[in-house]
Amino acid sequence: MLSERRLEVLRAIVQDYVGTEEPVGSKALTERHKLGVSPATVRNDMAALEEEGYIAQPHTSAGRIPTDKGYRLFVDKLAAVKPMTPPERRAIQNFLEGAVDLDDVVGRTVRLLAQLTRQVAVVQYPSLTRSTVRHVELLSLAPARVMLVLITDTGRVEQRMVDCPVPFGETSLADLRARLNSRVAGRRFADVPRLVEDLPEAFDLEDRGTVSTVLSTLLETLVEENEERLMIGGTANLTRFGHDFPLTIRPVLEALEEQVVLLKLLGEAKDSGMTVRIGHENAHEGLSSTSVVSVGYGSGGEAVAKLGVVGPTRMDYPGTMGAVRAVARYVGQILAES
Amino acid sequence: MLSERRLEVLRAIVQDYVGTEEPVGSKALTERHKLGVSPATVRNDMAALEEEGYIAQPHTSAGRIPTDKGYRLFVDKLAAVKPMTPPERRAIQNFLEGAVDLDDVVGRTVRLLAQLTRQVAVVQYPSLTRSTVRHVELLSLAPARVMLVLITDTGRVEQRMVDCPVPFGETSLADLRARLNSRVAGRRFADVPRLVEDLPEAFDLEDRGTVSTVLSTLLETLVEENEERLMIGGTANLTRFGHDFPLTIRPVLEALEEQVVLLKLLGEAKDSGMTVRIGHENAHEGLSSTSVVSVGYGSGGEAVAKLGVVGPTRMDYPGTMGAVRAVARYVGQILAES
DNA sequence: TGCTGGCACTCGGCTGCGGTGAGTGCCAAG
DNA sequence: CTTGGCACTCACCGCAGCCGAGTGCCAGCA
Repeated sequence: MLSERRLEVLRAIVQDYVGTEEPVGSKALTERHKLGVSPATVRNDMAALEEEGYIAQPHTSAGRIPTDKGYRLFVDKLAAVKPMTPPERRAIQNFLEGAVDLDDVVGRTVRLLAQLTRQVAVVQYPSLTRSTVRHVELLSLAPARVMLVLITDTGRVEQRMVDCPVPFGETSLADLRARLNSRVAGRRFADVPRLVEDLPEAFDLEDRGTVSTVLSTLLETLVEENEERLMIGGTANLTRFGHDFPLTIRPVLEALEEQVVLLKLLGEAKDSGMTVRIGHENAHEGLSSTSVVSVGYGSGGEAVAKLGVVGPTRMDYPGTMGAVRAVARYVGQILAES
Repeated sequence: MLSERRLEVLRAIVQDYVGTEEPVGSKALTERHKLGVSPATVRNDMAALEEEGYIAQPHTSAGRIPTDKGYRLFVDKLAAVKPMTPPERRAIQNFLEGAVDLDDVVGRTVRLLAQLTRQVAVVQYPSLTRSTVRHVELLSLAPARVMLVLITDTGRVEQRMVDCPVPFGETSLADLRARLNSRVAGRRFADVPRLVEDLPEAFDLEDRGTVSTVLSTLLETLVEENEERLMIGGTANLTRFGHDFPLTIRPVLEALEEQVVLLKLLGEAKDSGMTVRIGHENAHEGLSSTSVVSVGYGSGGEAVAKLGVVGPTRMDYPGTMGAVRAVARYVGQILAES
């Protein structure tokens, strides 16, 4: 068990290192923080912290830097989420208001988050399966061609082309549209498969095939992992990393380009509350020297998707967490209004 | 006027420099290319080319590298677009087929282009104003709240919320929907403003305000500069630039994040045919050491949007141009089918 | 037992220096 | 106009030496 002061030393090391980006030594620590003890004592504490694996030296005769484990302890025990200041809150709200559609909301959110945290921002679109059906529209584009449009209560719109096995009349189409909507409108997408199961049976034999085709397209659209989308931004902030970085930045950019990787990353995070994954805690190799701070957001109580930032393990955790949480909250509000 | 051989020397310099990324000297040139003359002669030619501003030396006693002007001459006079090989064509087609919607098409295109050229790819969504109206849908979400959905023949879907001044009945809504579609369906979006001008007059006085509100939202959606969207990818390829790069890569990433900048960039390109902008020819400062190869694409004869790549001025122009052209062609096909 | 000042030691980073070689410009001869 | 020869330039590389921040250890003190 670490003494109170040693924890304090760890906190000081994290704070200084995050600020200066340079290994911090015992002397500098005592000067910048009122620890009330001499450098020699701090050195002893540092040795103990290193023994426990919370800090490390890049090389002998250099200062210490926190390890992933050190950051973990810092985040869990030593740091409090830093709330946004009122002006910041107002700025967030102003920035997000005036979005004309969901793409705009997500786009603005990404930019906002990237700017606030000066890191790479990732925002997931509201998941279809966790949203509620606002409307299902069917449009006849050609005798045997139907366009299926899904609209969620979060403003997300998905469309699919359906090639029908046989031509489908306008009246049948209107019929299907009406029946479909009366069953699913206002219900959760996750329940849709169950709700439309027996729908083909209500139709004439000749239309039944077409109805099934339409429905199966609908269901395919809802398959998780296909329906997830996201937007990223602030990649230019990666250049602030280290100065060594072709090597550092490359794998990160590559990982960020892989939507699958990012979706998995966000998927691994807790559904409620904030999640911080530090360094090697991230399964993906390219992200092993980055930390991911993510949180769910939603129009009501429940999260419909996640958002977060990706940055160096050496990041300002309290500030980042504060920004991420605040943005998530406001996005939720905006979505609820639309 | 430059002699035939001097042009040949310039071509050789460009090719070698693009290949090796290192300044090329007179001896190496004669060895790698059958110019039929001695290094000394090549030196004279180089001096002449430098005099004319086509090449430059990074420092005395180093080889030459092409200047922007040199690349310009190379692209205009010395290089032929390199056609894709049949296997490559097949790969492109395979990769693009199976896209389920427009987002998917654009997403696949970006990834494909980035992979083929090993550079940053930029793909603009089909412009609304240059597309044709497939359908306009109006949905009543609340008594005084309407959702407007625009669907283009290229598969693009835009939606907007409209808050009506007074509640709007279902029948009036159906009426508006029918009138609207009969006027604009199959017409070009650019003509829509003219076509709906007098539409409010067909309605009762009490609905007229609402109809106007809906229409003005519709028109706002079509305002150019707001309606343009794009997707980028392959930013990880930027790390292949130079090794000096925090400085090099930073402004490029920043420029790429600014959709406005990119849209302007693409907007400046010719509407038909391929456009190559080299180095300082790009107005934007951050992109002054990059080249942009872009081309319009469309489902029919006319371009509905543009796509292209951004890379170092030191790029393989013939290959890049070939890839860009081929991809644009196939995307056009895919869009025409949907 | 824990804190402190003192001290020798380590080692990465900076600086200065000469050698090396690719590449150049110029010139006189073919 | 081309070519071989030649002197010159200068970036790059490796090496040696210095500097200083930072460490670990130890003996003394509360």
